[in-house]
Amino acid sequence: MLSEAHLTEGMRSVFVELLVHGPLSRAETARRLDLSPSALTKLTKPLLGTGYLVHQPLDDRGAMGRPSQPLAVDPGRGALIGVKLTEEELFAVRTDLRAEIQRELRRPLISHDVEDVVAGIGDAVRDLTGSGVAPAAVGISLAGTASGENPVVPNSPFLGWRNVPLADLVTAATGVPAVVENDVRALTAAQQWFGAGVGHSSFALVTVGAGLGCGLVIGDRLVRGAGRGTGLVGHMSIHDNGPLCEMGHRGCARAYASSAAIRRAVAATLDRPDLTFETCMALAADGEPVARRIFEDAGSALGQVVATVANITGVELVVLSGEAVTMYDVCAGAFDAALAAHTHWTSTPVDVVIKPFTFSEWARGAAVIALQHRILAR
Amino acid sequence: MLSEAHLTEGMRSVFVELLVHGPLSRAETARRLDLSPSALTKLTKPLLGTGYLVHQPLDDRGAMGRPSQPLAVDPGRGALIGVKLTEEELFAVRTDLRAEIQRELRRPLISHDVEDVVAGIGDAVRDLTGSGVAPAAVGISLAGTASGENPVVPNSPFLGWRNVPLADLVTAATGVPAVVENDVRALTAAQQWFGAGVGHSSFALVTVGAGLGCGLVIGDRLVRGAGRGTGLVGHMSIHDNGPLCEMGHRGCARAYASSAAIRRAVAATLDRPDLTFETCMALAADGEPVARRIFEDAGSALGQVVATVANITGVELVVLSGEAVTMYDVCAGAFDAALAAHTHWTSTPVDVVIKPFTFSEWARGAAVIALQHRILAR
DNA sequence: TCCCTTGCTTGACAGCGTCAACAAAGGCGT
DNA sequence: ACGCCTTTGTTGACGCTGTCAAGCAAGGGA
Repeated sequence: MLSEAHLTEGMRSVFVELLVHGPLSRAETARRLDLSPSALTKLTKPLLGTGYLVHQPLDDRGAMGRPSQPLAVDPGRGALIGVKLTEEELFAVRTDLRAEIQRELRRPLISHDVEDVVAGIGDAVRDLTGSGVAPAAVGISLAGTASGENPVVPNSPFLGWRNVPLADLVTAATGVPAVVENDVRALTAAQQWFGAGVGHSSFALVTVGAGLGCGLVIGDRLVRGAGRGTGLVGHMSIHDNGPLCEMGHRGCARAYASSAAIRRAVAATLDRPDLTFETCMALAADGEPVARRIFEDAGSALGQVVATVANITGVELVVLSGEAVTMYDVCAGAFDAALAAHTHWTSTPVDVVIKPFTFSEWARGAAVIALQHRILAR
Repeated sequence: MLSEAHLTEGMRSVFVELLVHGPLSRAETARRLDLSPSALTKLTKPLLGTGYLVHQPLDDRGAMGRPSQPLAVDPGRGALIGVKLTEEELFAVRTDLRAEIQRELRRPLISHDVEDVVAGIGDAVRDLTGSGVAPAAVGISLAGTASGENPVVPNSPFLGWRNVPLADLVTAATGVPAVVENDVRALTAAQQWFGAGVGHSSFALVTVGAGLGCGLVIGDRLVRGAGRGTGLVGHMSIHDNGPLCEMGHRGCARAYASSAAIRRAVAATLDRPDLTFETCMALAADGEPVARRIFEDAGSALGQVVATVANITGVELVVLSGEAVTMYDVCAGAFDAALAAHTHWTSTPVDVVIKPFTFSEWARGAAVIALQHRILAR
């Protein structure tokens, strides 16, 4: 997909604009991209020919002049596969061109051996493809220092990998171009093109879950950093005398706001080691004072993290997501207070959007990375 | 300057490459910009014709093949003016095209009335120009929310301004295109093109002085944010039980590391209200224990700020500058320790460069903003 | 009915880059 | 000294990608 049709720079920009900003008339697209109307006619013609673009019903918007003819990307014209690797499992989704999930699967990892993981990914790609159209690309996301610009995974602590050329191995095993990317960055890319980031040239994504993460889009570009990781907010120090995290930091963000830390704290204080994160949250929602305080501390820590990110980067929007975002419901007050208190006084308040999260979002993010790679890589 | 010669996109990139990366042969420039050698011949011809580029002596580098013919920007072919506004004074410099300062002046502001300030800037421009060649642009930098993309200063607390179209007023008064920009960002731009940032696609500049500031370059672009300011690290919280800043924040970075806070702390503790920042530093250098501890606390705070910026943005380099950078000499240990302690454990250490600073650097930064605006504005 | 507004298309043309061929200018080996 | 090799720089033919100007298409409103 998108391979046979030699995409020029201009066609690329038109395709992306229509993919991300939905059906638009030629005239409107021309205005947005600062092109002449005639350029649009010429650029869209081959894309309509190959079927990547389709006409929409005439937009009879009661305005003056000739009705416009909206164009849209045909999302079914191609498919992507996204894979998220965790320590124990592999999650994979097959999506259309707008990253809507069509099928998904979830399997344990047999081992952490590179060959086994590559074989597992190959099987998943095959099973998700079935007799359907071959996917245009495979995106693989994992925690760690991977970057879509580099086929090699430099370092993955949870898999015990160093300098594994995972993208090339998967490409060889499946015959489909593959990319690897850090998982939070992949999620950020999904928000950028198909989520809350649409229409914002700069925003941050902050995730709460087993750890804290942060992805950045600045000036319409996903920030990847150069070797050093980006968005490493997990161990940001919050208080001098707080709980310890696994690395021995006292009062760092992760020790307050990760789901594991919250669960541990509630379970230990109430002396009920069997509590899950969800039951802890239910307790807090019911007004149990210990749970309530612990969640409020977590909310405060999260608010400070968000404010610090916004102060430094100047983003206009922060998207809050991750497995444990639901905690916002029981600590909104503390979060908002900390956010306001730590937002720089000369600055306007930053917009915060809470984004519900299911685990397949991780794999969907990987699919978006595959899509961006396929379209934007020169 | 650069106005008569209609600069095309390609010529612009060649000009900037040669301006920033010094004399380069056509072949080398072509390789760096990913252009063909023939393109370079064609792009440089008009620039050599107008005198903006000049040939350098043949580079007889004992290698094989025809000796290369280095090209360089003639820095004297144009001039820029940079103005830094403070609450009481106006500093202005005249520079060449490589932002080397040729003349400078320093005058009190008569008042904070917009007309008086504009007239003062106009006089400075006239006096710095003299009978020489007219400057290509005027850059004006000040603390506050100004941005080079906007001729209007939205808000300047120290001048009591709101929505003052300063750039347009100065353009009208002088007949020279003018730009306004936040002062830290201007300094960052100067480092990007002519300082420690050369060769780095991403870096941060952290300033220490009356306050703390931070400028960012990510992906070769100066980060300007969208309405909300960037690099607002001054009130980042460091300790729960620290000194108070003027805004009433307990233990924020500014309360530890601004030159005023350090001076106040040393003077109060030693009960010597007449001490200047410089004498405080001399005391610390001599081993006076109170001064020493206060400077070490400042160094720790600064290290934590730098680490936090590096963790979030992933920059490979942090440039440390500002009126009070010299403090590094007496708190290097504490700074380095805090930097290491707060750098995320999965990350490689960030490079830190200490950049000596004189007050005219502020105005020089403004000149670079003028230069960038003149060259890059479409 | 005519005109006005807006959207879309077409063909002529201009700008900017590559490609291929070649000239220039030195080092190196025989 | 001579040719050969390597690298740099130049030139002209060509192709691609956009704009411009002109015109057609398709409605609404007086």
